[in-house]
Amino acid sequence: MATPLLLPSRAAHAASATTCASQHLTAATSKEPPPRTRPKHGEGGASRPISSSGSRPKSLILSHVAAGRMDEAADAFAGVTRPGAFLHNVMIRGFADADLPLDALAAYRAMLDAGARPDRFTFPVVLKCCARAGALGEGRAAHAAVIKLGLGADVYTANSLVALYAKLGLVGDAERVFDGMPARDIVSWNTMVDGYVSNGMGALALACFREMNDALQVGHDSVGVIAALAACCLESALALGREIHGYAIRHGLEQDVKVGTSLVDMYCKCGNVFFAENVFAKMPLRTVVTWNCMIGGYALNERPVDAFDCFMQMRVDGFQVEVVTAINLLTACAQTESSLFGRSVHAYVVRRHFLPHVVLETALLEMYGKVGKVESSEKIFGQITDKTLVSWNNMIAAYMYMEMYQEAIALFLELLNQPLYPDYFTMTTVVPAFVLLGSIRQCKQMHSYIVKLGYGDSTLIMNAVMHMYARCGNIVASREIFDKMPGKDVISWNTIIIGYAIHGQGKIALEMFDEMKCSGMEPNESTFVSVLTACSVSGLEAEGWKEFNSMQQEYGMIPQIEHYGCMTDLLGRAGELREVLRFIENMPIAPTSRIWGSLLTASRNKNDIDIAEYAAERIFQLEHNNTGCYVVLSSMYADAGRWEDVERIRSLMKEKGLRRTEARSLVELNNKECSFVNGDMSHPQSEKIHEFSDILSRNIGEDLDSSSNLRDSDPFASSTTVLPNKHSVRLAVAFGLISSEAGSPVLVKKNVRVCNHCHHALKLISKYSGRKIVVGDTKIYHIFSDGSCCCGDYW
DNA sequence: CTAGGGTTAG
Repeated sequence: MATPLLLPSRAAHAASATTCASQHLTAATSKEPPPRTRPKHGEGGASRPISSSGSRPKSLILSHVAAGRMDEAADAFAGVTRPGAFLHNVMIRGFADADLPLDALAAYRAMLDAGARPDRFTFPVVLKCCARAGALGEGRAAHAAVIKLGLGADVYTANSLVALYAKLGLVGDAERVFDGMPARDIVSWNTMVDGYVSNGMGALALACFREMNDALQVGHDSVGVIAALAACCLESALALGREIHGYAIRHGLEQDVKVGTSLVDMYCKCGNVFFAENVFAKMPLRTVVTWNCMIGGYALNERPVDAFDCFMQMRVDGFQVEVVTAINLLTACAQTESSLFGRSVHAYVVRRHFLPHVVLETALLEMYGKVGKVESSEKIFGQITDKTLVSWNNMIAAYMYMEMYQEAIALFLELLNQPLYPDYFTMTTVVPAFVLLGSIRQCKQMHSYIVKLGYGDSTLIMNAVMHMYARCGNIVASREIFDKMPGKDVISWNTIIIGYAIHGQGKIALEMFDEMKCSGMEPNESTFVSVLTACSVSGLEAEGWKEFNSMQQEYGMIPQIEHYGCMTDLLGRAGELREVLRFIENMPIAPTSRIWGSLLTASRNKNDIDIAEYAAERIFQLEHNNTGCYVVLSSMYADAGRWEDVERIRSLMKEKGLRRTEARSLVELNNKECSFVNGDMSHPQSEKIHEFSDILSRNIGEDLDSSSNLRDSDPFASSTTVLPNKHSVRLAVAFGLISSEAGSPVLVKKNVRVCNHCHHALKLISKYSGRKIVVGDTKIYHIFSDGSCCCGDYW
C-alpha cells in the first residue's frame, strides 16, 4: 500500500462535498492549553481564601471523593463556608465519577447558587453529565454560560460541547461549535468523527477522518482509528476498513486491544469473517468484548455453530459470560431449527440473575419468535417492564412470522396508545398484516382509528394507510389520502405510483411520476421500481425502456435486481421469449429465482414448454422447494395433455412433502367479508351460490367439459376434481353478485393467481352482468369490465 | 480537578 487513502491529496479532500470543518487552522502553536502549575494533593487552592475551617475539610473531601464516598464528601463539603471553584469542581467530578450525573448537575447548580464562578475545569465535566443524563436544556444553558464567562475558546470545554451535541443527536449544533473553534486538537477531531458515527453518518465520519490528517500535524491515534472503523461498519466499507487496518499496523496501533476488537468487529460487520478470525487469532490480548464481537460476528454472518464453538472456547479461556455475550448467543440460537439452544441460554441468564434487562429480554423474545415459540415470546414481552419500541416491534414480528395477523394488528394498535412512536421498522413489519387480511372495511376502521389517535398528519403512518388501501383494492381512497397529505415524502409518491401500477392504470402512474418530478421531489431507486412496474403491468413497452434508460443516464442509478425483474416482465409481455432469455443472460447481475419466474410466466403465456422447463430448472437450482413453480409447470403439462409429466411432478411433490397453498377467495360486501375455498360448501347459502354460478356458466357459454378440465391438472389436489366454475374465485364472485346492489362493483381478493380458465370466464361474466368485477391476486388487481381485463390478459 | 474510544435486540 504505497499511497494510503488515509492521507489523501488536497484535491480529494476538496472534492468531498461535505466537510466538517472550516479552514482556519493555525499551525501547531495554539493547540496546547497554556501551561499550568499543578497543585499538589491537599494543597490546591491554598492561596485562595478558605473559611476558618482551614485545609482540613479540603483533604477530607478529596479523600472521600477519591474513594467514591459521596455522602461523606457532601457532609464535609457542607462544612465549608465559602468553597471556591476548585472544591465545587471536586464535588461535581466526584458525582460524575460515581456515575451520578444528575447529582453532579445538582452540584453545579449549587455552585451557581452559591455565587461561585465556574472555570475551565467546571464545564467539561458538567457537559459530559448533561450528555449522559440527556439534559439538553441544561446543556444549552451551560453553553451560554461558557460563552458569557469567556471560556468558548478553551479546547477542553469546546470539545465537550461538540460531544454533548453529537451524543444528543444534534449533529448540526456539534458542527457549529466545531467549526467555530479557533484551534482544534486531535480530541476535537476524534469527537467530531465519532459524533458522525453515533448518528449513523458513516460517509461524513470518514470524510472528517481524512480531513483531520491534513489539518493536524500528528497522525491518528487509536481513538480515531476505532471511530473510523465504526464508520466503515456503517458503510460496509471493507476495502477502506482494510486500509485503516494497514494504517494501524504501520503505526503500531493494532497492539491496542480496543483497536484489535474494533478490527474484529469491522470485518464481521463487513461480512468477512475470515479476516476477523485472522485478527482475532493474532491478538496478543483479548477481553470479553473481543470474544463478544467474535461470537456476535459469527451470528451476524449466520454461522450459529461457529458462534457456539467460539463461546465454548471463550469459557475454556476463562472468560465470564456477560449480558452482551448472552444477547449475541441468542442471535445464533434464533438461527437454529429448535428452541433447545435458546432455552438453555434463557435458563442460564435466569440463573445468573441477568434479568430484568430490556435488551436481553427483547433478544429472548425475538429468539423465541424466530424458532416459532410465540407463546414464550408473549410471556417474555408481558414481563418486560420498560418495553422499548424494539420490544414492541419484535413482538409484532413474532406474530407476523407465525402468520398471526390479527394479533399483530391488535398489538400494533396497542402500541399506538403507548408513549412510543412507531418507526419505519414497525410499519414495514405490520403493513403486510393489513395487506394480507385487511378488507376495505377494516382499512376504513383502521384509518379512522389512526386519525383519532392523532396520527393523521404522520407521513410515515399515512404512507402505510395509503399502501393498505391500494393493496386492498381501493386506489381511490389511497389517492384521497395522498392528495390531502401535507408532508409527502418520496415514499408517499412511490406508494401512489405503485398503487396505480397494481391496478393496471399505468398511464396515471406515469402522470403521477411526472407530477412528482415537477414538484421537485427527487425519485429514488424504489420510485423506478414503481414506475417500471406500472409500465410492465400496463404493457407500456416504449415508456418502460425510456424510464429504464433515464434512471441510469439522468439519475446515475445502477439498476438493481428489482429493476431487471420489471424489465423481464415487460419484455415477457411484449417480446419474443428468446429476447427475454437474451436480456436475462446479458444482465450484469446474477439472475434470481424472481427473474426466472418472470421468464416462466412469459413462457406460460406463450405456451412454450421448453423454455418453461428451462426457467423451472433454473428456479429449482436456486430454490429447490418453489411450490408455485411446480404448479405452473404441471398445469402447462396438463394443457398439453402430457399426463405422465403431470404424474411425475405429482410424485416428486409427494416425495418432498410439499403442499400447495390452498386457494382462497375473499369477497367484500358492505359489512362483512366471506371467504371461499375451491368447491366450498360451508357457506349457509352454498346451494344458491353454486346454482347461480352454474347459471352464469350457461349464460356465458362456458365449456366445462374441455379435456384439460376432465383430468386434474393440479399436482396437489385431492382425488375430487373441482370444476372451474366452482373455483373459490367463482363462488366468491357469484356470491358477491347476488348479495350486492346492481351496478356496484364486486371486490374479491385471492391468495393465489387466477387460473386462465377463470380469467376468461370472469371477463364474460363482467359483460353479461354489466358489473365491474375486481379480483386482486398476490401481484395485481384484475379489473374486469365489459368483457375485458385491465391486465390485457397477461399476468 | 477537565474533553474523545471497542461489544448488545429488528
